[in-house]
Order: sequence, then C-alpha cells, then structure tokens
Amino acid sequence: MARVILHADANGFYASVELVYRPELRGLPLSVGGDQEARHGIVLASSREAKRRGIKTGMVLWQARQLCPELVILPPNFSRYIDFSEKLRKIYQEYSPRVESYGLDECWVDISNPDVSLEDGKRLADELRRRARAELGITLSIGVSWNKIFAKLGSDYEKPDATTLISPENYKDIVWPLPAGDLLFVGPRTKPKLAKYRIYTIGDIANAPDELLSQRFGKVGRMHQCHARGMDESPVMAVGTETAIKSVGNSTTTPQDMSTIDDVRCVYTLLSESVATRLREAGLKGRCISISVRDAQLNCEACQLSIDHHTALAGEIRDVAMQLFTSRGYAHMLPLRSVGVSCSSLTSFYAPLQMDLMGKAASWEKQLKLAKSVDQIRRRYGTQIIQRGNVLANPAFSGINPHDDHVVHPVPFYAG
DNA sequence: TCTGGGGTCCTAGGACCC
DNA sequence: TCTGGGGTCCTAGGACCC
Repeated sequence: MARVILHADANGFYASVELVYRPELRGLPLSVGGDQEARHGIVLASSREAKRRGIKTGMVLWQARQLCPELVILPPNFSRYIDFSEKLRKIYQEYSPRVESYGLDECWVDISNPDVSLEDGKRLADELRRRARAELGITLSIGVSWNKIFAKLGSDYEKPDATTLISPENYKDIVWPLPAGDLLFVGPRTKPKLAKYRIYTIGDIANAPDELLSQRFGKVGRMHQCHARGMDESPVMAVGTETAIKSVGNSTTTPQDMSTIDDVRCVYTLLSESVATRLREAGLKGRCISISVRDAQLNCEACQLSIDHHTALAGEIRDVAMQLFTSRGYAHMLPLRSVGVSCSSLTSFYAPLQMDLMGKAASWEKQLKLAKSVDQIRRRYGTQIIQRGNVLANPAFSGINPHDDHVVHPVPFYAG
C-alpha cells in the first residue's frame, strides 16, 4: 500500500483572493501583509516600490503605512475567504475523498492507493497548481510525501507556485539539514531548549538518543522524534469528518483602554452574548468559564471556574466572568487593553438538566426561549439591532461586534 | 504607534474519595 | 491509628498552530 499525501498551501491567500475579486487592483503585482493581513486588512503595493520603501511581508500595518502613506489597504472580508477556501477544497475533492483542512488556506489530500506512486503524486500536484492558477487565479505551494508531516514541510520548502517531492530516498538530504524549528510543532519555545542539547537541525532531532527527547520533553519529545524520522502514520481525515468542538470563546482588544469596572462589564457583556449565541448555534452548552485580561503593559492573567450546571445563556456567562474578575483582584490591573471569555466542558444543548436543578428548570427554559427569539431577530436584522442597557450606556465600546467580526477556523493539534 | 483572535493538547499540583 | 495507592476532578500554566 503506497501512502501518497499532498499538502497544498495557497500563497498569499488573503491578498490573492482580494486580487481575484477586485481585478482593478491587478496592476499591483505584490501583496504585503503576511499573517497580519487577515486581521487588519490587506495591503497591496507595487513590489518594486514596496521594496524600495523597505516594506516587508508580515510587517505591522501602521509601520507599512508610515513607510508608504499612499499604500492601498483593504478591509478583510472573511465570508469571501471562506467561499474561496471552499472552492479550492472542491478541486481537491475531485481527486480524493480524504481532504483535511488546516486553517483556511491549507489542505492535506490523501491519494494513497496500491497503484499510486509518489511520482504520480507529484504529477497531480502540478495539475492542482495549474488548475488553481487557471480557475481561481491563485498559486499553490505543494509538498508531496508519504506522511503528513513531510508533506507539510514540502509545501513550505519552496514558494510560490512550486511542488516539492520528499521521498524515502531523498528525505535525509532535503529534510535533515533544515533547522529544527522547520518541523511542524517545534516552535520558538522549544527551539532554544533543543539547542541546549546541541540539537539544531531536524536531522539532529532524528538522530538524538531516544531517551533524551522523551525524558526532557515527554510525550511531545517522542512525537517530534517520530516526525523527524518520517514515522508519522496519522491519517488524513475524510471530507465531512466532524471533530467535536471543545471550547467556544471570544476576546477583543478595545479601541480604547477599559479604565473602569463598568467598561469591563460592558465588554464582557458583548463577549458573553457572542459566546452564548455561538454555543446555541452549535447546539452546545458549557460549564467551565474562563476569562483572560491584558493590561496596557501587556501583562496577562487568566483563570477559570467550573459551575454546577451547563449553560448557554449570556447573562450567566457574563456574571461568572465578572465574579472571577472581581474575586481574583483583576480590578487592580486597570486600565485594561484586552479581555476575553471562553466556555468549555461542553455538552449537547439538549442534555437533560441535573435533578437538583429541576426547580430552576422552568426559569431556565423561559430565559432560553427569550434568547432564541433574540437570536432570530438578530439573524434577520443584524446583531446590533438588540443591545443590553449597560452596553448602550457605554458608547465607547458598544460598537464592538465579536459575533460578526471573526472567522472560526480551528487548527487541530494532534500529538502523533 | 509596539503583534489578533481563534483554537487544541500536555503537564503538574492539590483536593477529595475509595 | 497510621500509611499508602489509585483514580478523578479542578485549576493554572505552557506550548503549538493558522
């Protein structure tokens, strides 16, 4: 059985999509922005001009704007990116039912078959690149290998618009000389720790004594070593495979710092409304509420509390958030730049209430009915058509709309 | 002017129960 | 009465991904 796995990475995804939808901008051949682009807007500038001004990919927007005041900056449009992401996936699915998304712009495609070789995989990769260019107007970098980790690594190896084949014959030449941090899941914290043991390259990880990595880094260390040796058997999930949601949360950096408890309550109200609505949309309720805060000096704190029942009501989530906020003394951190609230320990929305809460059941049902009516009205007329009093009373923050302003596209973490 | 906001998983220590 | 082991739950904190 020949395992043949492709990993396709759309180059400059967000900016490319903008160019497709706004052909009038085609004259500007280069996009700038890196991972900032989806959050703050898309920056487009002529490549020669951008280079001359010192603009780099991944640069923070205000810096780029400073270097080039006439920069074209477009606001992000997530529904458009999702639409585009699906179009790409449709193409992949013509070749295999096993297509697994990794974020909006990356996918694994598994074409394993007794009759298929890695060379066939390379030919398919070239065809996919040609089609993506012709049909969607964007370029792909594709890695082809016999496992997901090396396929992913191959898609990063050469860009843009390239295919990299990593085979059992050539991986020691291609993969092993690369820096350790190029291996998926070896991040900026782990890299210096590995260097302490004179482990600098992926080859060093592969050839380190087995006990060293598992003793120093536990389960994850063993996983890294397997990955470096090409021993990754994890499957590519079939289209439509649903992974259970583990938590639902929203956080936001406010347009101006929150300086009073009332400000904080206002923002937690908005965030909790969004979290509760999203829980209901997903058919879930949760009983562990966590909050996070960040002050103007970027100090962060976080804590959580499990309550005695599951909820999907904004009021309850907000009250627990505020209870945590005051009881942990976070008020001393004011003024705050950013706060977040998240709900985990999830169960089905329809799971029965516990017996000792049956007395409250009637009131809970009533509140839920109200919440669902509000959901309906908001779906029809917009999220901000109905707002709570304490939010309306605080115009500095009432414009925040966490429910509509984000795109959910979780990246699964898998420990080999 | 000084890096979003959304997630997942792993580990360790303490409380509690059998 | 003292001690120990095993299991589960809770919480905080760390690490990683796009």
